[in-house]
Amino acid sequence: MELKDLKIFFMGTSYFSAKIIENLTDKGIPIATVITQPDRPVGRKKEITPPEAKKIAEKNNLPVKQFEKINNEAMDFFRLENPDLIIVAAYGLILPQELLDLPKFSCINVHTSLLPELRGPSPIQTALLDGLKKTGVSIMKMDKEVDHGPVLSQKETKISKTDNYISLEEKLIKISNEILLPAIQDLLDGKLTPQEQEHHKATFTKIISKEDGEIIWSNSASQIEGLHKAFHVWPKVFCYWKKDNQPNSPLQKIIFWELEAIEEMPDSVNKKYGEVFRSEGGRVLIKTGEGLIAPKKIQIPGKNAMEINEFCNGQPQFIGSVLN
RNA sequence: CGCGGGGUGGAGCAGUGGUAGCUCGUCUGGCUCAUAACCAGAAGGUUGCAGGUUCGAAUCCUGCCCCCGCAA
Repeated sequence: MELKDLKIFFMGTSYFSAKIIENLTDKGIPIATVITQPDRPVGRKKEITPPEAKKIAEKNNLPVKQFEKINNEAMDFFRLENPDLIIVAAYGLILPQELLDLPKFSCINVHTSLLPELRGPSPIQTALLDGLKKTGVSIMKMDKEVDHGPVLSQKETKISKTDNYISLEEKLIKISNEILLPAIQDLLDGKLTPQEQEHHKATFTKIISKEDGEIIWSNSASQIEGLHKAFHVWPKVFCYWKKDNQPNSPLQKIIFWELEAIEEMPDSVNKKYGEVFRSEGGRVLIKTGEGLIAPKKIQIPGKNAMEINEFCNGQPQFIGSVLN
C-alpha cells in the first residue's frame, strides 16, 4: 500500500502543525484536506488572522476546512469524505470516538514527548519547566484517552542548557519530520506493531494560562530560569513592582525578556526574596529562594523592551526595591 | 468605534503655561592600588507631525502618524 494512494486528512493548527504539513507536501504526500481551527481575532486591532496551519496549507494549494468544534455538522463532513488516514498534530481539540474509528487506517498523532511521559497539551513547555535532560517525539495511534494510544515510533533528543521553547520546538519539528512518514509506511506494510504504552509510568501536562508566567521569587533561580525558557514566547514571564516602594502604591507589571540564573554571592545573603540590588561587579541582580537571577532585558507596559541598565538609568529606585 | 500607557539631545527618564533638566553614554583634560573607577570641562534637543488658544506651550485644545501593555 502506497501512502500517496490514500486519502489523507491532516488536522492541526499551530506553527508546529504547519511545519509538518510543509514537510509532507515537500515529500510529495498528497493531503486531501487540512482541518484546522477557525480564524481568530488577534492583536490590538482584533484583526481576523488565520492559524499557521491554514496559511501554509493555502500556500501549497491544499483544501482547508475549519471547525469551531467537532460536532455533528463536522462529523457529517468526515462521514461524507471518508478519509483513509488522519494525521493529527497540535490540533487543539479532542476528537470524538466516532471520528477516531472512521478512517480505515486509523488516526495517527504526533506528540512532542517520550510517551508515556508528558501526556497532554504542553509537553514542550513542561519539559523545560521541569528541567528535563531529554525529551522527544512519539508517533502514536490515537485511542479513547488523550495521548494514551499505542506507539508506532519514538525518537529522543537532548535538551541542552541553552535550549528554550523556540529552539526545542525546532528540534522536535525536525525529529517529527524524520520519523512520521517511515512510521506510517511501516504500519501500512505490516512491518510494525504499535506498542502499548506503560501506562503506570504516565505523567501529565496541563493547559497553560496567563498567570502561569508569574515569577515566584521564593522559588530557586534555576526554577525561574526554567519558567522563562518554557514561557518566554507565551504567556511571557513577569512579576510586579511597587514603583514608589510604598505599601499602597500601584503595582507595575514587569515582563522579563531575557534573564539568567547565577549562583549566590556573598553580598546577597541578607537580601529578601525578590529584592533587587547591584553587585560589586555592577550587575543588577535579584535574590531568589536559592541563587540569583540576573535580568538582562525587561519591559514595562506601554514601553518597549530595554536593557536592564537602561531601565535603571530612568528608574533608579528600582535598585533596592522588592519585587513580588 | 473593546480598555489603557507612551512618543522630550545617542540610550533610559523628569518636567502639566514663563529662559528644557536628571542618570547613562560620547568627546577633551586630569588623576591613578576607591574601578559598572574618580575629578574637571565640553559637545549634543526645530520637545512625533500639522493646526489652534495665549504676551508666552513640552505643558491646554483639535486632527493625524508611530510604539507598547491588557483584552480576545
